[in-house]
Amino acid sequence: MNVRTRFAPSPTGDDIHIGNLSTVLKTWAFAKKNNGQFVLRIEDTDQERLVEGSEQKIEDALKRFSLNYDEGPDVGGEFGPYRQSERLDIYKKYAEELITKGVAYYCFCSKERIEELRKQEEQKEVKTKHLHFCNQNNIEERLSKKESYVIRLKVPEHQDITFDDIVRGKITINTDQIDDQILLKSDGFPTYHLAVVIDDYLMKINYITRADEWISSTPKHILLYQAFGWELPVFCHLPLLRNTDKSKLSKRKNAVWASWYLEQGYLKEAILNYLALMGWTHPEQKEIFSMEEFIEKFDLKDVNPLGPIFDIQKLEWMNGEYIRALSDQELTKRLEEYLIDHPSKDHIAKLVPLVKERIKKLSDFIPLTNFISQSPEYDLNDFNKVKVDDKKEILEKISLTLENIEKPWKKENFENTFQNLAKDLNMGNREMFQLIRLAVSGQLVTPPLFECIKIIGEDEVLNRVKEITKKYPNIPDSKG
RNA sequence: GCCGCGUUCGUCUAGUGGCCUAGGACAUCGGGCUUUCAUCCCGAAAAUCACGGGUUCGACUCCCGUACGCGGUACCA
Repeated sequence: MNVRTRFAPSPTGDDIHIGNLSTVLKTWAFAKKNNGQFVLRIEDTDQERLVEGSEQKIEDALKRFSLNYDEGPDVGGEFGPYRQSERLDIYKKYAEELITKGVAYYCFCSKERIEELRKQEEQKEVKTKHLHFCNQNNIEERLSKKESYVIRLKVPEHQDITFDDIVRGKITINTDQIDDQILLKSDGFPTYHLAVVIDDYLMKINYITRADEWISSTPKHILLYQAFGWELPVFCHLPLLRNTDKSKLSKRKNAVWASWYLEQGYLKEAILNYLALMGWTHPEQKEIFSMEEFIEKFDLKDVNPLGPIFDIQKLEWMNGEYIRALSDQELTKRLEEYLIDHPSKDHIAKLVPLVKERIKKLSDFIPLTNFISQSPEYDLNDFNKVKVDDKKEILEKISLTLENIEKPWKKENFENTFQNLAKDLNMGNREMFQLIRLAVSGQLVTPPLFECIKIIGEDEVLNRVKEITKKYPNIPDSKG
């Protein structure tokens, strides 16, 4: 069987939700694994929640993560259009067909009337099926008068609907849990339930992958497939990502937009790799693997049904692993793309070998290397952390020594000279070099000292050391 | 409320009846390397497998119940 999967987002957010990305990744990988197709369909049926530009952002995000789709709004395919707002007549036709078949009906009740009925029902404490199934007289006349109506599915009573979910196995839900669903809204748009079934059928989607919040809706879809006499697809409900408090991952408690992670300097490969591990384990328990390998090893049936908590610490570790695995050239390229307009931009190539093992995200490059191209800000507290007396005097000696070293400075000579100075001053090498580091960078932690000094340049380094020697100890004792 | 799904170290997880006195990874802590930090290497601590009953010679693994968590219950998806 030719496997066809789809990602069917609603363009109602600022971007792709990271939880969605996790679902898309698995949906995409499953199609690729089976040499099938992965389809992007835009479910823009809620006119009120529509967000301008959202669709474009979703497509951009898929592109940025290299999750390419075979068919979609702007990519060819024989089953289009792939935007539901452009298929309204199709849904209407099928909804009317259901009426003809007697499994759906027109409902002219207003929202207020429905509320009323619902209250009455609660008071009676008796569940009457087909609550909305009323006023079925003079349908033709009311339709021609263009009265407002919806089309509802006539959900049968007391019927167990069972389906076999790839991840969870058999799930049974009784139809008494389901109201007569609206299929076609009064604005002429379909609801999700109608549109998703019709489109999945017409687009020959045979593996329905989606987040597990859809489990309780699945019987509604099955009812529709049965009413039309269509073959059922395979259902696969993937676990929902959670906040630390276990609630479903939400923007109030977490960064949820996929682009945010990219903006923070996480690599797309690392994000995808981490997401792959949410609910799935590599058969050899490998943590780091390529997308190619993921496609090869992944199977929907191996997904764990438990909703995992999104742990940014592990993502960060993994991102560091990916950064270190990059060639210097490639890392340079990534940093240049990432750090547009950054003052140290010209030095990136030279700095890469020095910072590669020190950064976990691309953004970490900035605080680590700012001092290269910008005058340092000094903090007396930092100087106080160097355990040695008479710092002013030592700084003066350092300054003098620096002036007398033969230019261009050579690493071995530079280090020998200051090791000797440390000996003369009866202090440790550690303290000596920390003091130089502070004088040059204003920081206790930097990439390798001498290499940084070479990038900054002898003259500038000398200037900085002289300056701070003059000022010391009259510098602020705490950074803003 | 009703319905559904879930429950192994703080977190992601391995585990499909004996190999489990429960393994790995992140995080944490200690040590080594290092003129700083990091990388790297070594080590430690960390789960009475939610709880209670069964089934079985034997259960983390199968069954039932309870608790807890999450999700659904819209003219939202």
